[in-house]
Parts: sequence; C-alpha cells; structure tokens
Amino acid sequence: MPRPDRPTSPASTSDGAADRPPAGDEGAVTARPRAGLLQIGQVAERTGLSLRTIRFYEENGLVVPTARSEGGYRLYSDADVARLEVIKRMKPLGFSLEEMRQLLTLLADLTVAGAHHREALTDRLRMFHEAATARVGALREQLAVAEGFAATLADRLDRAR
Amino acid sequence: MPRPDRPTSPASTSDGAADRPPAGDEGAVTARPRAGLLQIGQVAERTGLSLRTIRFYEENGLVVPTARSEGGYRLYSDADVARLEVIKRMKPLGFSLEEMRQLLTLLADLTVAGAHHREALTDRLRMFHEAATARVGALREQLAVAEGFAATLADRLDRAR
DNA sequence: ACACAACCTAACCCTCACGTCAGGGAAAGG
DNA sequence: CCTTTCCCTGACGTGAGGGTTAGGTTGTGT
Repeated sequence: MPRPDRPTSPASTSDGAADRPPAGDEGAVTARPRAGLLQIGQVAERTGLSLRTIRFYEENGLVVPTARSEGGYRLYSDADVARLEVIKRMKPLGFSLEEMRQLLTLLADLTVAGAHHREALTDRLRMFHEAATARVGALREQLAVAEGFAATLADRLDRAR
Repeated sequence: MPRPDRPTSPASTSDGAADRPPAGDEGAVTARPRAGLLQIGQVAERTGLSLRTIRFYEENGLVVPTARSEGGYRLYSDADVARLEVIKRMKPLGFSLEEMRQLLTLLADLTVAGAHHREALTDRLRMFHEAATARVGALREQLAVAEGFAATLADRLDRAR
C-alpha cells in the first residue's frame, strides 16, 4: 500500500506540518487515515495552532488525543479538533488554561443532558459568562486606546512630513 | 516644616501607595515634594501602574527617573510621568518593551525639531504606524471572536435554563 | 533624641503560555 | 538498505511582570 502524497518535494524548512496521513485512497476527498483519526500535524494545519501548543494543551489536560498509534503518535478525533477550535475561540477572552479546562468540562457536562446538578452547572456557566462579558468590555477599551494611539501616530506622521 | 498628611492612622494593609510626599504646606493642592518631583508610590497612583512595573520599565531603559533622593529613592518629573502614560497608551498595541523604547526615543527625536535625519526618522515612524494599524486590525478581530464566544455562552445559558 | 509608621531599596525566585533546540523513533517509499 | 517526512520526549529560554524578603530612608509625634 503506497502513498499518494508528496510528489518529490525535497527541500523543506523542517518540522512544518502537512502531509502523510497514511493511506487515503487515490483521489480521496480529505486526507483521512484508518479510523478517521488525524495526527498532530494535520490537526495543526486545520486549527492553525502550533504543534507545540497542541502538545502543551495536552500536557495541561485541555485536549488529550483520543488515541495513540503503536509508535506513540498522537491521534485526534474530530471531537478533539472541535475542542481545540473551541479553545481557539476562547483565547481572546484571556482565560487561563485552567479556566479553559474547567469551562470545557462544564460545557461537556451540560451537553450530557442527564445532569442532575443542572442548577449548579448553569450557575457556574453564568459566572463564566459574566467573566467573558467583562473581558469583552476590557477588550473594547483596549481597542479604543489602540485606535487612539494609532491616530496619534498618524497625526505625527503628516504633521512631520 | 511639618507634614499635613496622615492624621494618625495606625493600622494599614502595608505597601499600598499614598502618603508622605514630604512638606507640602497645609492646604496644598496636590502632594508635591521639594522640586516638583514625585516618588514612585505617587507615580504609581497617578498612572495606575504597579511599583514593580515602573521599576521594571526603568530596568529596561523605558523610563529612568530624573533624579534620586540622597537615600536612593526614585524621583520622577512630570515628563517622566508623561512618558509612562504614553507607554500605557501603547500597551494595547502589543509592542514589546524594546519596541516601545525605540518608539519613545523616536518620538522624542522628532520633537527636537532640529533633526537633520528627519527623513529617516519619519520613515521609521511610518513603519511603527503600519505595525500599529495592523495590530488594531488584529485586535478588532479578537474582539469579534470574543464577542462571538460570549454570545455562544449566553446562548447555552438560556437554552439550558 | 528616640521611636515609629509609612515609604522606599535591591535581590531574589515564581508564573504563564508557549518557543526553541537536541537527540531519537516511526511511517512510508525507493 | 537508505532517505524523507513526520513525530516523540525532555529540557531550557523568554516576556512581562508578581510576590517576598531583609533592610534602609523620611518625616513626624513625643
């Protein structure tokens, strides 16, 4: 079973991320190895996160790959990737990894419908929402300051032209 | 020459920042020691920066206090404070300390009117302005993502209420 | 003159979210 | 066999500060 991809591209910058998702039959739609699992490089490509970052998130319990290959390669499911994408969306809110971990768990717990603690969960969710709202406000202010400073620079530019 | 402030407040939380700006005559407007110079605590209060941060900026050559007291206290002029405030405005743009240092110098150089390198200076200024504009764009996007996520949270909140 | 409270100093280590090597193993093909 | 390309772990580095410690300075009240 040979491999279709990489038709002789000898030079590369090094550890990049692209390629070799073993055995997708010729003309397959999207690279997909045996069990619908992606390896880290492909995940990085899809999410725009660095390999280091993805590993780091695992180290901190944020997204642990569903499986490992015999040789120890991390193998990510679509759900894993989705989790990573949620994290990406949270990032601008400036939550810490720990907070993100908690929020992820919380959201998962809430999705399990059968939660008896529903009340407590929504309470915690409300707190996260408040924190998020606060951060959004802070961000807005930062943006305003940034715009202001950029304007100042523009000013000095054509004042000194 | 006695001091007006602190009319016997024995308990305090500790290192705060307020107080003893020596000898402002009774009923003075704003605390002012001898030569219109402020000590670090007062600067912190005015700028909203932490003592640590202000010292850190000095360590990195961003704002070196105009003077020191006999005993080694940092003494800041109004110009120093102004510099700190400029830094505060730059911060949301995500420049590194080094970049901010350069930009501060650049702006100062430009103000010295008599610059022969005016051209080169404005060129550098233009580059900073471009960087700033780029960052503003990035910030806007971050804000959008943040708002989006906050909305998602709000959604889950009343979907699960 | 002395004690004192409030302020300051330098010097240290700690945190967070990664980046950056270094050295070695795995997957696939020639 | 060898080569590529990808992946692994482990360890150290970085940026922008935070916190703590042990001690010096300043102005004041008595």
